[in-house]
Amino acid sequence: MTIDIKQQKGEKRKKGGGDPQVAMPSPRATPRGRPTKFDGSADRSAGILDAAEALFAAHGFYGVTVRQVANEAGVDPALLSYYFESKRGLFDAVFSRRAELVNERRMESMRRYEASTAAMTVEGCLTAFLEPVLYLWEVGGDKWRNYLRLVALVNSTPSWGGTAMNEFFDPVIERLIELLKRVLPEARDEDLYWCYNFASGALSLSFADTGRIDKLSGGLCRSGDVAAVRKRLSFFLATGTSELCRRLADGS
Amino acid sequence: MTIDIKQQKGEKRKKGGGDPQVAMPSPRATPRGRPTKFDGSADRSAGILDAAEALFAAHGFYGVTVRQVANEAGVDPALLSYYFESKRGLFDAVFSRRAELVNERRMESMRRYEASTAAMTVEGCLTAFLEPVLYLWEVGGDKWRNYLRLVALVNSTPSWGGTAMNEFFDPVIERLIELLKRVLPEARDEDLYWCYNFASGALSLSFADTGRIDKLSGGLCRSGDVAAVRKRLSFFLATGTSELCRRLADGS
DNA sequence: AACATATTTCATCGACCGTAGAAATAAGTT
DNA sequence: AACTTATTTCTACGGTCGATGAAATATGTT
Repeated sequence: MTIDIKQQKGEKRKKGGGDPQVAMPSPRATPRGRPTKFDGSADRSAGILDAAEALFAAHGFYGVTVRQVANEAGVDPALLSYYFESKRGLFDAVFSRRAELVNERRMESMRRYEASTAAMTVEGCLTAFLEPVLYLWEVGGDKWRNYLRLVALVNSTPSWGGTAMNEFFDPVIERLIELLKRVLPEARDEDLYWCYNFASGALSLSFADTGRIDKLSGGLCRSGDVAAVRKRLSFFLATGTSELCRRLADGS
Repeated sequence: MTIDIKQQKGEKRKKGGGDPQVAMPSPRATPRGRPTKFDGSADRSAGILDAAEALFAAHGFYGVTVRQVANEAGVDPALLSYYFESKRGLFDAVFSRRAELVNERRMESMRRYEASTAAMTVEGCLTAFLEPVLYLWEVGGDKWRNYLRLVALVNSTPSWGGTAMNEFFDPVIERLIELLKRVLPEARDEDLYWCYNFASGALSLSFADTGRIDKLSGGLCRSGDVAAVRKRLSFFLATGTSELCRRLADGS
């Protein structure tokens, strides 16, 4: 869950036999070693995570090399191993870094909605569930755009997307289902799960930001248009969910 | 569009200097050269496409190596270059192989629906659009499952998913939008495009078959359950679409 | 029979992959 | 001042990648 890397790794340096070399007067182009305290490079690992986030979101895990990430972050490739052990460790760190915040915001949003409203609605529940991520999508800047795109990509990846997504995000989804059950007491569980699945797909494709709708609509719609999605998605999903659950309420 | 590979490639064989070697009496383990007419290996390229389809659908373009594909298909890796020029060429061939049939079926389905019904409905249009792929998903066997999963993956891939998807599938989608416009004459174009986008995401995640809903629902729902999707998806999307378009019909 | 052609395996190329080890360098500690 | 530790670049390794060229072999053509 949490990133517990950054343990020391320099237990070498024994065997320091003399081996005198000629003095090289020219200073190194890029000096190695521990950085000076106030050179502005506060936290390199965050920069690595940002670069990896953007690249993984755009090309997927296998479509990115550690050298690309290092290059984008402006560090040596070996530094990624130092901080994150392996490429997979880097990916996991990227994925989990912002997950907790997303979950907290969503939980808090649903808690507040539940507490503040006497008569909850399906659309209200879905809005409470969606608004936090739409907000981060809108005002979170490029980093949050990249992260949400990455989550969308993982969400629709068969092989190893499943475990990571379930591990991190299932509790929040269960909370949503719980709310929906109270608004739609006659709804069957399986219908709610299916409706959530449809909703998840619609949201994922929104975050994916593929640019497809731009071409399809001849420029009328823009792929990353948060306001357009916000105006439509909750309502769209809410009517679909409530009508479907009502219709299928009594047996097959 | 069509696959026009398979042009001859063997214009070598000059410079046949003697270089006499000792006769090797043992027959080759796997003999090379042109296959005998009736040895059952009718069309190797189809087998390669099948193997590539399954692997690309499961792991994406970069997550698959040509050696894996060759191994799965039981052929030498060099044969992939022979038939498809490059790895990218192989992928394009996989993607386009079944696209035309899908488009024909969908077009025919919508044409028939339009001709047979006096009063079209939103759900009817969506069913006409969705049923052909749901049918292929259901009875098409593993190959079609793999192909639809691949399309779903490409559909939600930002970088180079866009062009391929638009090129192949936009005409059918425009046809659907055209039908929907007749059923919902008051609907604004942008709302219809957004609704399609949501629908596309929901359908993609269904095809992706990630197994997420299985775990989330505790086994109540199964990810590749065509009947469950068929029973719900059209209705879900239809109510969402019609209600949303009605609500937003008069300006922002 | 001689020749051209299509299909396949084999051998291998140069490039790049992820990663590890060692050296370098500054900060912290005693 | 001496020693330890954290962070960084450098070098390079063994492996794998996609792709190519040549040889092998059966078919088709003349």
